[in-house]
Amino acid sequence: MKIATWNINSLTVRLPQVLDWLAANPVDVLGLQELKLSDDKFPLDALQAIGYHSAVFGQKTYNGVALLTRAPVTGVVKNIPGFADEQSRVIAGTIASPAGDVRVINGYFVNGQAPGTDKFAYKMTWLAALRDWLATELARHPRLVLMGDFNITADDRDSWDPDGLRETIHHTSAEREALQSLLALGLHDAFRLFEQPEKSYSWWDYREFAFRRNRGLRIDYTLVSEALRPQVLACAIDRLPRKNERPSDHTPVVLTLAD
DNA sequence: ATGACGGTGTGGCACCGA
Repeated sequence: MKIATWNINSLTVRLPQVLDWLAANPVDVLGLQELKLSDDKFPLDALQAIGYHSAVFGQKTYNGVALLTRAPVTGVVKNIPGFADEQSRVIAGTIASPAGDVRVINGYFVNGQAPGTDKFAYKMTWLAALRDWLATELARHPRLVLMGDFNITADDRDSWDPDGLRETIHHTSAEREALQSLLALGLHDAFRLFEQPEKSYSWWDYREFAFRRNRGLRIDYTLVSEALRPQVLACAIDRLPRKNERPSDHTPVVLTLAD
């Protein structure tokens, strides 16, 4: 079973690239973030035509998330229950699998702009609410994947300039501690379960030839629960779509689970 | 370097992202 995450930074612009990528990478589940379109604009038909069901939580202009699945998804939840949020950032669902159903939570985590801002405070509140809900989700669904654009570097290896960017956004101790508190619930960063090339990133700024110079951040993750960990066969970042014309600034991360 | 690039919505720019 293959489960992937990709922040596509406007599905309107990137739909052809998503269709191409799925043709070359026929994953079972693809979590998308930053759709930047409302539900009524979502290309259900084009995705159905290539064999994917869609569970969509859209929003005009900003945010918006979706789960594309080969098999129908059940138990869909949008955003964090009990946490009032104007922004469409989370969609969760259960996917049937021969080895047992998998609960997938797909999130577009808050950016947070800069420490000390209202947006940063919202990021920290959002992360705390996610952690509390995640605890109940894990109790209900031991076989769980939390994935998406986390907008946090887990540690210095995940940044092209950890010293120059120390305590700036995506690099603060507060964000890293919040991510650790998610992991402390019994999740593992699937990417780090394996030897990986140094300077592996999932996002590069559009400016200053950042991709060409590999000045990036690893901020897109697939976290797996304890129960799923023995089934993890691989986790890889696919840099190829970043070379497309009009690319997203993020690339897909693909998690492979034993069937 | 309050920069750069790119998307959206609006409108000839502002806002946001990371």
